[in-house]
Amino acid sequence: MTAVLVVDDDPHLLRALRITLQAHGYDVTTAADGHSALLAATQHPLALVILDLGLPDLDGTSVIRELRTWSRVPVLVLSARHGSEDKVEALDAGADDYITKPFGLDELLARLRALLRRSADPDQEPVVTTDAFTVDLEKHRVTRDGQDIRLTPTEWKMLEVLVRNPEKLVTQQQLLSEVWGPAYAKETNYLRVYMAQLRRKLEPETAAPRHLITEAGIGYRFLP
Amino acid sequence: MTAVLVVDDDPHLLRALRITLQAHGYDVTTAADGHSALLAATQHPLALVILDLGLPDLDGTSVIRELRTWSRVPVLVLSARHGSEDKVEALDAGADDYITKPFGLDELLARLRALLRRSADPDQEPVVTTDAFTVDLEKHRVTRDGQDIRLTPTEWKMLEVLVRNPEKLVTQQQLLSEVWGPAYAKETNYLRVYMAQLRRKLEPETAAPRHLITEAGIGYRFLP
DNA sequence: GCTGATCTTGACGAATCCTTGACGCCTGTT
DNA sequence: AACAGGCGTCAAGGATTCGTCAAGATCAGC
Repeated sequence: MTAVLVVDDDPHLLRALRITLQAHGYDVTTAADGHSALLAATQHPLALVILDLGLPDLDGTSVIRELRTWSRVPVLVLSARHGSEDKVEALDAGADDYITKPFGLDELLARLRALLRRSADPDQEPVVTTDAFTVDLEKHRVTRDGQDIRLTPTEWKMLEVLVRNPEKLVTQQQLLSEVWGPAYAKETNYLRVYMAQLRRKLEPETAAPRHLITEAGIGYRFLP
Repeated sequence: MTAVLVVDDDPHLLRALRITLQAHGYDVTTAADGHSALLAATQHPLALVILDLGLPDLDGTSVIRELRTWSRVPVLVLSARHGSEDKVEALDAGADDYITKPFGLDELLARLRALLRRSADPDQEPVVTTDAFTVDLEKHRVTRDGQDIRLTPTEWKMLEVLVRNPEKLVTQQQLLSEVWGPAYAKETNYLRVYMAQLRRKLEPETAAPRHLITEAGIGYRFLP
């Protein structure tokens, strides 16, 4: 369960947030002032902190700064103050987001999801996986059975265009123009040669490809 | 240098943002519509994308969704629309932050800093080890069999760029521009000479390197 | 101004990659 | 049944890129 700490000195708002967040499946703890917030943050691991800036005991940005000395937990700031100095100060103190009251609950929840999404699994890369091979577009890498597959520059470019358009049909002209340049729109030979090359390197059964599909007369298609 | 892509169809705003961001030390590229934005994002690695939702060709959230199929780059959305449905839709499509026009430049810059701070690789180990040698990025030191290896300044810079991007392909242009400067993008001779130098000093079998890998026609890659 | 280290430059085989054309298969058409 | 067009396959050559070396240019420290 995702643990969220809500810090606010307004009991009504605190209660409303608690109920809403719990209804959306979050595990909520609350605090009404800066000191107990910092204390609560040390008690058990948190996935996120929602922090009101107007606390009775401590300046809100001090809380963030204190927290940041030992934690990287995402902090979403609530504040009644619209001034941009306040926002800049809080964000530079270490906050990750800042919304002003009054705010929509659906917006709060969406921002919360965005923060959690980013902090979740930092080394989860955008890799496209099939049952036969995986393509890591960021690292520029193709693996199959855990082993690196070596692709030539042209092979890679072609695979890249297809993988960036999953399930979509990529026309021959589109492929030729993106890989070889707009002037090569009629060299469909290239496509046949390189598609065969890719299939030989990537498809378990070269003769019956399941991921690099030919659409006769039109183009090709990548299926994850 | 931090690379930022700004996408907006308003030339004035585009220009203003470009100037402001450049004045704050960012490396700015721009795009005026969704297709060229997606294309630009494939060209060279980006640290952040600032995206206007009101584009002439594509729906803004479609751009985010498309981008998210292969990239985790932080996206900050600009929009003239204050409605919370728009915000929720964009954030759930994969955006990381959302601010409405008109906005203060200092707030934009603060949110940008917050996003970059969070996406900065936190667990970049200062010491990278392979079975043949060890690189200490903090102490600026390379050891092999317990002994210090002397590297010239250029050798070190090149090794550093590669080691900071483990397993990732670093293009020739990227290497040349980070080590010698952007003007040297065609002096691929340098790369060959210095890569040979590094391999001679670091690889047990210079002829069959296992950590400093060549990707013919594209660049090089460091494998731990 | 000298010396040693470092960087640049050019040249050369070796390795890799791209292009090209030929051939056979399959499919749908005449 | 014959045919034509599109596709997959293969291999040879030609073109590009890579690794290597060494000589000259440049720089830093003394």
